[in-house]
This record gives sequence, structure tokens and C-alpha cells, in this order.
Amino acid sequence: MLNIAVIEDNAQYRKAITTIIEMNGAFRILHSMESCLKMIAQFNEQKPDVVLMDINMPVMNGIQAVWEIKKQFADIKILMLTTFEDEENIFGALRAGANGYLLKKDSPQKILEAIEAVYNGESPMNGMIAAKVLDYFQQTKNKDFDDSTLTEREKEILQYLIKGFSYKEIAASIFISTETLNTHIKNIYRKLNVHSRGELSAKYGSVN
Amino acid sequence: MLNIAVIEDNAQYRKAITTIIEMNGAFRILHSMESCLKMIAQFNEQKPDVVLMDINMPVMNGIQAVWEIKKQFADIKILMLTTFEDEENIFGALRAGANGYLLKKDSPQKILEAIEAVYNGESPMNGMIAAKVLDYFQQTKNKDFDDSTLTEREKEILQYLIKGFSYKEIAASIFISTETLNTHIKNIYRKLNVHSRGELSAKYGSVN
DNA sequence: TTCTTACTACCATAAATATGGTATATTTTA
DNA sequence: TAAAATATACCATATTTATGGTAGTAAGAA
Repeated sequence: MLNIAVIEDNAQYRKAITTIIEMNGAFRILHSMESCLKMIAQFNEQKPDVVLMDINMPVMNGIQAVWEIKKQFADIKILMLTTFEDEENIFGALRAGANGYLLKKDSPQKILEAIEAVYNGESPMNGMIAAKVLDYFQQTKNKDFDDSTLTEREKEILQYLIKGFSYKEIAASIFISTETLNTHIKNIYRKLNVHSRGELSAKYGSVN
Repeated sequence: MLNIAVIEDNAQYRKAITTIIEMNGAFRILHSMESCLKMIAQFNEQKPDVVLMDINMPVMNGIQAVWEIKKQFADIKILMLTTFEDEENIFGALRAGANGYLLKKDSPQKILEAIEAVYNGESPMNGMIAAKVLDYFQQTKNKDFDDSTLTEREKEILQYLIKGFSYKEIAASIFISTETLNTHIKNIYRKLNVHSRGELSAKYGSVN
């Protein structure tokens, strides 16, 4: 029998998810909370095995809550259960120590399987979330790739970019207008699938 | 109708997996190979939508094969399908551009779902594999950068900066306001005598 | 105790970057 | 030759980043 805690500010969804969980004979709802306020106190009373956690919540957000829980109860498994719109918080939650990441729209069956899985040390992940995570590693769009997809001009500009020159400096260096440079950079970003200089430097900067 | 290629040196497993796939009306086995030798040539003839790839293979291993495929056919989705013992190669495969990662012992149903999922841009991952990947992000490995003048907090933030995360993401990750983050970054810039992220990455990014 | 350092937070604003267009001339390639 | 790719340029705008302030709190040192 696995003891589950649900922390979710949306009353309706909290009701739905606890009902689904309770219908499964192997799980028991130990806590059902709308905020993280008395979370630690309650966990000290009765410690759950798995916590289902939303990210966007008032008072203390889900990421911070993950951090607090992991600090005091390292063995509690935490399954993030949130919307795709919170995607910018994915890495924050993972760094804080979340053990899995599903979307609220995932099927009840998936969620129930995931509860079992996190408890067993796995990290169930929604496929779209995982795609974001894998993007971080993919250097495919990296060097050898740019050699084939980037034009000579684009490669030239890439060099300037990863060396930290400003658009003005680059444009002046290669005698084109900043608007033209903008166009080139748009194309580079599209081809390499990045959306900021930071990403660019992180992925291509260490190469040289 | 999705066109599938299977590259797997173990004849028995290759037979099994192709049979499973062929039983599904939505998929068709386009290629079934025991090595990567004539892979590119065959793909030039008939390009598959999804490739199922083993890691440990003679001649050219799976990671290198992923690399080659992605270089020439960026839109082909690659699903790694291998044993847990090959775990040390997970990151190699992901860096090379693999789009999903299942274990051979995963159920046929899971594998069929995963084929559909990678084709749709998701990254299906086995829970145990995902756990390894998430380990990378957990705050345990806090390699300090040692720039003696920076405070611990500043060094921490520097790490995020050179990894290409946006201010929003960083602030959310370490639970401070973006204004506070701004203050920290101002101080980092002053201490390191840089004036943009580009410079920062150029000077400190490759160390990492 | 007082002073300093570190961390936090907010205000304000200029500069730079990111992203969506459209468009033209030239060169390459099918 | 027609089509595609390349390089150029401009418009417009939203977002992010960079830089200047001020300021409170907590921990530690002088």
C-alpha cells in the first residue's frame, strides 16, 4: 500500500486526481492539500511515499516545495503533475530534485503507473517534457551539423557570436547592415534550433 | 503509414521486433539491417520515418550511426532500443541526437506507442533511463568554478549563465526575484569585467 | 558595538536581442 | 532555363539584457 500526498491548489483537479488514486486498491491518499503551508508539519506526522505536486501555486510554489521536501525527507518521491504551460519551470523542478514529470492531461492510467514507477526509483516523464530535456543534451545541432546546414556567411557570423561580439561590432566587422545581420542570425537560430545567445554559447561555444 | 527501419545485430531480437511492428497496421518495416554498413545508401533509396537502433553493434556502433543519420537526414527520428547494461552510452546517444530511449525489455505496446510518439516530436523514455538523465540536473554536482573573487551565490549563478538559461529560468531555479538576480549579475559582471553574456561565455564558458 | 560582506529586493531606463514579416539581386543547381 | 539557395536590406515590435540607483536584513569580523 503506497501512501500518497496530493498538493494542488485547483480544488476541482485535486478532487479528480484523489478520486482516481483512491479507486486504485494499491494506493491510499494520505494528504490532500491546496497549498504547501502545513506540508512539512503534516509530513512529520505521517510521511507519504509519493507526492504529486503542481508547480503553479500561491504562497510557496511547487519548485520551492520540492526543495523543502527533499531537504527534510530525501526518500520521498516527488512526481510533478502540471500543465505544459509551466514548461519554463521544468529545469527548475528537476534541479530541485523532482523524480518524474507528467502533464495533467496525461491519462489516469499513465499517472497511476507513474506513481508506482517513481516509487521504484524510475523517472516517468511525459514525452513532450522529455523532448525539452533531451534538447539540452543534443549537440547534434552542433558543430558537424552546422558545417552542413549553415552557409559560409552564417558560419562566419556564428564565430563572432560565440566570441561575444555585439551585433553592432559584428555588422561593422563584416560590412553589412545590422538588419542584414539580424536576418542571418534569425536563420542561424532556426537552423541550430536555439533561441538566445546564451543557448548558442552553451552549445557551440566550448567547441572553440 | 509510418516507415520503420530496424538496425539490430541480434538476429533473434531483430526478428521479434520486426514481427511486432508488422503486426501493427499503421507501421511498415522499410529496412531491417544487422549493421550500419549500407545504412546511408539504403536510406538514400528509401527514407524511413523512424529508426529503431541498438547501441552495441559491430563495425559501426549505434551512437556513431545516430550521428551519421542525423547529419544527413535531420528529420528522421531515432529511437534507441537497447539494454540497460549500455547505460554508460545514454548520454552519448542523446548528444548524438537520439529522440527517444527504450529498453528492449519494455513491452511491445510501449515500443509501438513510442514509435508513434517520436514521430510526433515527443521523446519517449524508459523510466530508468530517464532517472539517469535527471541525475544530471540534480544539484549534487555543483562544480565550483573558483573565481576567488566571486561569492558562492555568484559562482552558482555564473554556472547557470554559461549554460545558457534565461534570467527567468535562473531566478525560478534558485528562488530569488529577477531583480535580485539582476543585482547578482551586475556584481558578477563588475568583478569579471565583462559587459554581456556573450563575453561571459567566451571567457568562462569553455572551462566548463 | 560598529563595520563590512553577502544576499535579498525594487525602481527605472537604455541598449541589445529575438522574431515576425517582405523584398531584391546574384549565384548555384537541377 | 527555371527553380532554389544565398546574401543583402528594411520594417516593426516584443522581450531580454545591461546598468544605474537605493535599501533592508543577517552573519561575521574588527
